[in-house]
Amino acid sequence: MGATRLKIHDQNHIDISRIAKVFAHPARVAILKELSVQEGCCNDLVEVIGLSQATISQHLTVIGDAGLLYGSHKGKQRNYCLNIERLEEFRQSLNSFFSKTKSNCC
Amino acid sequence: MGATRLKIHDQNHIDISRIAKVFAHPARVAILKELSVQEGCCNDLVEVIGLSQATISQHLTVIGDAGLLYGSHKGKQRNYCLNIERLEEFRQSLNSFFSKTKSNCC
DNA sequence: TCGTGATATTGCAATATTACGATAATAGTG
DNA sequence: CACTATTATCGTAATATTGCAATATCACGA
Repeated sequence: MGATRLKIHDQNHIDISRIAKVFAHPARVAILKELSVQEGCCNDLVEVIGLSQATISQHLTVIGDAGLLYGSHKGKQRNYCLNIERLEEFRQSLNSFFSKTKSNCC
Repeated sequence: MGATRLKIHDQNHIDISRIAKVFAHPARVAILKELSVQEGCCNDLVEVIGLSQATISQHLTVIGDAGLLYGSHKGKQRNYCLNIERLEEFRQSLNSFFSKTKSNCC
């Protein structure tokens, strides 16, 4: 085998793990942090983070697929900006998980 | 290459990603949830979650390495229990990241 | 529409993760 | 000490992730 057997898991647990995966790589954390300071384009992030354009673009896709990005075209480049509402949803989902886990504990 | 190039990343970003990784698999989320309801042994989790004993043990190691477990021997089995203080630390680290990210955003 | 700069995608290689069977180690019981 | 039940580890296979070079696509300006 090797792949995660999603069918056996609770949907809620899958949801939490999907959210967590977005933050489970330092480059993606760095991208989120950077975009929170200032919206920016792919090349900005390439310079700041030090990975190739292709790799940064891939990470942006992961973050974007999670619904955390707005993109707009500005001149020849595409500007990325955080979707704060979505980020807040993520924070609340995780907090809710932490709270329940904490409160029920032995 | 293929492996994460840790050397280029901020320690703080690496820390966040390490925390997130613990929650980045539904089986580990399920284990944490289950242990929050009731402390239990490996075989309990095998039954509840539906993965093999070896796999559950592996996930327990990941969770344990992150400092989230206490273990004690009770009869022939080993009882696992959540380290709530550590879990709270994780919650706070993530919340701090979310807060900073949110407050700085464009 | 053609060219240019920026971003996305493709293809590939390296590494990591997930899962399980088999087996070893461990702790309590008789 | 042997026996048993439980858990950890090893070996291995399958899948996923990460990263980059090369290339394709896209959006704008001339």
